[in-house]
Amino acid sequence: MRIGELAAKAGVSVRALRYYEEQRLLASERSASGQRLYADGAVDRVGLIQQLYAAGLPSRTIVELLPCVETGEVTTELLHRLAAERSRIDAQIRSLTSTRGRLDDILTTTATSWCTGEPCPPAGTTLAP
Amino acid sequence: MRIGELAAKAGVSVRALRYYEEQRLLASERSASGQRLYADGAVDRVGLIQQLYAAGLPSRTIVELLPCVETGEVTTELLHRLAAERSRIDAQIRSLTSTRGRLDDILTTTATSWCTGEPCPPAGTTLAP
DNA sequence: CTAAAACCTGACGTTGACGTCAGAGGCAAG
DNA sequence: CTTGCCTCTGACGTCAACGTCAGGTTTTAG
Repeated sequence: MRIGELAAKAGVSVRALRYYEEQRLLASERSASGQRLYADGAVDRVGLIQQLYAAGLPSRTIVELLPCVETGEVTTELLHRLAAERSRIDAQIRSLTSTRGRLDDILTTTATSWCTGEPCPPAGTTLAP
Repeated sequence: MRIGELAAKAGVSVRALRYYEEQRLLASERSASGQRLYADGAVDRVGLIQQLYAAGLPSRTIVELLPCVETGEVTTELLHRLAAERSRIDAQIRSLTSTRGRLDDILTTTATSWCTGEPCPPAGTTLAP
């Protein structure tokens, strides 16, 4: 498949795919005329890249971890990198959970009053705690 | 307290505090000579700002949500904003949890072998899946 | 065959949360 | 009083992950 099709299937921009190649996250064959050609597996790989980006990992880290995440093959230093990133992600999950709880507090304390028989206030209303 | 002390207590840079003021996230009194003066509560407020930044909210969103997060007072549109951000954070937690699981898979499959009596391989070793 | 659509490289633009530097003024200690 | 640290404003620098544009080639549809 060519780059446009991969972009559509993976849900990213063409520019992003070229950028991934530049960062050595994603390789491509080339046709005789120089156009990029991808195998079907590239869709999953792009998905994985997106997932790692979403976890806050920069390209540099992803390019180091990608081969072992895909193949399971790993060196001992890489294991430490993996463990470090894992704990980073874990901390971020705890932080986000805490933040979500804080928002939930506000949402529930204001929302419960409407569920206890009071009418839903009109738009633009200011509500006290 | 002056800006340097607040920065130290809150664990952020002086530049960050001035930036927060520029973004109207953090107000300050001024001394006769123009120096910023903060109350003790500013430490917590900065912590809250940091937490919201860590959750991926941009300044524009934080400045809208901050008053209601602090006071609990809220308008109906703001409630929708809060709910939207909550679901965004929730989705991010799920994504991170999935990513963490993926890293865990690699870590456990390689680490368990060491716990089953095999010697720990030397640094620089490449391990098969 | 031709026009539209897709692709190429190269290069500059964008955004957010600050870092950093310049030049000038303020404040407590000796 | 002056030395050394803190603070001020203003302005430019940074970094990552792309967006966007220019100018040219390739592929596809009719």
